[in-house]
Amino acid sequence: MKRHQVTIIDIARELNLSKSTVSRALTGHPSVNAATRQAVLEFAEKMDYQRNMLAISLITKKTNTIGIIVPEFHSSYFPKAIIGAQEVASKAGYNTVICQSNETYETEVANTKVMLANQVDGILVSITKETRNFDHLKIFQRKGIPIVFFNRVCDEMDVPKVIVDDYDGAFRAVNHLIERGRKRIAHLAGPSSLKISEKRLNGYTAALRKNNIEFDEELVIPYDLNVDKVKIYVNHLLNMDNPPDAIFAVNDPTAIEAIQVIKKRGLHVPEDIAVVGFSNDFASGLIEPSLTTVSQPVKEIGQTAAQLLIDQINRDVADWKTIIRVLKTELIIRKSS
Amino acid sequence: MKRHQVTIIDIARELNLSKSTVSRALTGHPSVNAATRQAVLEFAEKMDYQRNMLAISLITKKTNTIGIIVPEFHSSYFPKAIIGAQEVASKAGYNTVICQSNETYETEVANTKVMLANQVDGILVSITKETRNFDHLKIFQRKGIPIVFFNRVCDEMDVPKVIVDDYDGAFRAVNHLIERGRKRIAHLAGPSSLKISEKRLNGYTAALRKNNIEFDEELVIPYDLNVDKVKIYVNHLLNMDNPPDAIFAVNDPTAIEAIQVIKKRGLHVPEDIAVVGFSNDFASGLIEPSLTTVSQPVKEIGQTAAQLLIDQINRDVADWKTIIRVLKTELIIRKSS
DNA sequence: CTTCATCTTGGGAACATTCCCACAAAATGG
DNA sequence: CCATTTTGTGGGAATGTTCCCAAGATGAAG
Repeated sequence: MKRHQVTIIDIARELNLSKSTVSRALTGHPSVNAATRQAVLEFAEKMDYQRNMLAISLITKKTNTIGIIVPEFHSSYFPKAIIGAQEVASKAGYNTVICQSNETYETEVANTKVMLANQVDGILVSITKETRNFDHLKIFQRKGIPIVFFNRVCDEMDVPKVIVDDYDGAFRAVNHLIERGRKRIAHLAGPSSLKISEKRLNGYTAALRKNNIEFDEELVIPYDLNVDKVKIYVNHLLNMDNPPDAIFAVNDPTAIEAIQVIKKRGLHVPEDIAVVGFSNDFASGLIEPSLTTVSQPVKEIGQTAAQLLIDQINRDVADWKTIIRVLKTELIIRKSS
Repeated sequence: MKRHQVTIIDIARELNLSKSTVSRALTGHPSVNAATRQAVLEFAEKMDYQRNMLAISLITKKTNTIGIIVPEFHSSYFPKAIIGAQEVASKAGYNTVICQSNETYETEVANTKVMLANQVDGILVSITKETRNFDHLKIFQRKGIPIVFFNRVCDEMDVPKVIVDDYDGAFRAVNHLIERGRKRIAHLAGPSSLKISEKRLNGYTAALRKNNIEFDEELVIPYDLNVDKVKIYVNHLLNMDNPPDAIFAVNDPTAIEAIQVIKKRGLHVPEDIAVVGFSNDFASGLIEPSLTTVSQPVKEIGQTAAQLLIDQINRDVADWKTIIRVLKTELIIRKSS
C-alpha cells in the first residue's frame, strides 16, 4: 500500500520533460509535439495517473460540481427528481453532491456550509417545512453562486424556480370528486409554511367555490407531513357528526395512509369515502383500491432545474432572475374515487 | 455579484496579523491569544468567510469525503442503504458523493475515475450486473484507498463486505411455500453474474432437496432484472402443461410485477399460485394481496458498510481484509402465500 | 546570410491553506 | 537579576495543477 499519488511532476521527471509540457499533453493543448504527447499519455496510463481535481479546481475556481439539498429521501419524489438532475448534470460534465436536510432548518443550514466549503459551482434546493429564514441561501447570491429552487421554493428570493401548477392540480382533483357526486370533501393539507400547501389549499377552495359548495373550516386539517399522525386526523374526520364523503390529501403517502385507516375501520373506498392524492408515487398504482392522484413530471422537474442551473453557471441565460418554470400536472383517475 | 472569495489573507491584512495566526485562530489552535482569536472569529463571521476545503484537502491529502457507487436508484433498496450510510458518514464528519452506474459496466468505470479525481478517502460499492472485470476497483487498492462492498460484492477482492444471508433467506422462503403445501415452485432468478442471485438460487434448491422435491430446471428462469420482461416469463410459466403452484422471485419488484400479471389473467393469489418476494420493499405491504417476502435490514447494511469504511480510513481495524458482515434476514408472511 | 514567424518547451507565479521553524516578549524561578 | 520556560506571532515551504511569458530551435522568405 504505497501512499504517494502519481503527479505530473513524477511523469515529467521520468520523461525528462517539464511539468508544463506534461500538463499540456494531458489536457490536449495543441502546441505539443505529437510524439511527446503520445509518450506522456502512455506513461500516464501505465502509472494509473489520475488528475487531482482539488488542485485544478483551486486554480480554475471551478469544481464542476453542483450541490443538491433536499428535505428527505423517503418518498419517491426526491430520489426521482435527483435522478433527472443527475442525468442532465453528468451530461454537462458536472458531478453532484447530495445532502438531506431531514426536514430540519438547522441541518439545512449546515448543508449549505458544506456546499460553500466544497466550492460547488451552483446549488439546487428544495427547502424544509421549517425554513422561514433564508439568510443561509442568500450568501450564495452574494457570492455569485447560482441557485435554483424546485418543488419547495422561496418566494422572497429572485432566482429561477421550477414548480408544478399545484393550484390547478388541486382544483382538478377536487372538481373531479365533486363531479363524482361528493359534497363534503375534507382536505388533509400540508404545513402552511410551504408554498405548495398553500396553493393546493387554494385549488381546493376554488373548486368548492366554483361548484357552490360551502367551505367548511372543520374539514381542512393542515399538518406537518409526518404520516404517523394521519391516523388521528382520519379517525377524527370519520367520527364527526357529519363526516366527509371524500378526502383530498396533500400528497400520496398521506392518501395511502388514509386509505389504510379507512379500511381498518371496516369502511369502503370509494363507496363510503373517496380518496384522492397528489404526486402519483409508485405505490399509488399498487394499493387496493388503486389511488386517484395528480401526477407530476418529477424527473422532468429535476432535469429542468439542473439545466437552468447549468445555464446560469455558464452565463447562458440573460433574465434568469425572473424565470419560473411551471410544469403541468395530470389527473390520474383510478379506483379510489 | 462580487467574485473574489474572502480568504484568510484578507482577514490577516485587515486585522494586521499574519495568515498563520488567522489560520490558527480559525482552526482552534491553542497557542493563540484569546482576544486575537475572538477578533478573528468575529471578523470572519461578518465577512461570510468560508474555509476553502479544496486548499485544505490539497495539503492534508484528506477530503473527508466518501464515494458511493450504486447500480440504480429506482427500487427503494439503494436509496435506503444510502440513507443509512450517509447517517453514519455525516456523524463521523464525512461528506458523500453518490454515483449511479445505471447497471452498466462502462458507467461504473467512469464513476470510479470521478471518485479518484476527486480524491475521495474511501468508497462504498455495489457492482452492476454486468461487472466481471474489477481492474477499475483494484486501482483503489493499489493506491491505498479503502473500499467496502455491500449487497453486490466482488469475491475476488480481499476487502470488507456487507451482505445478508441470501442463502438462508431464500431457503426459508421456499421452505415456507412447501409447508403451505406447494409442490411445484418456480424461481424467477437474477443474473448468474451476481453472487446474490447464485446464493438465493442455492437456497431455493436446498429447500427443495431437504423436502425431497425434485429439482425441475424448467422452473428456474434467470433474467436480467429488467421488470418489463417478467410478464413474458410468468405467462410462459402459466402456459406450461404442468404449471407451477408457487413462484419465488429474486426480489420484490419482480414478485409485484408477477402478481399483477397473474391477476390480469384472472387467476388468484395465493389460491391458484402463491408468490414470495425478497427485500420487503415499501410497496410489498400495500399491494393486494400483500406480499410475503424476506426482509433485509437495508438501512443497517448501509450503516454497517459506512462504519467499516470509516474505520478502515482511520486505520482502526486490524484484519479488515477478511471482514465479511453477514446480516440476518427475516421472513415476513403476508397474504400472497 | 539575415530576419522573422512557427513550433515546442521550460520557468515560475498563482490558487488558499497548513504546518514547521524561528523568534521576540513576557513570565517564572532560583 | 539573570537564566529558562512559556506564550504568541510571523515567515516560508509545500500541496498539484494551470497558465502566462520567455526562449531556443527550426525553417522559410527576402
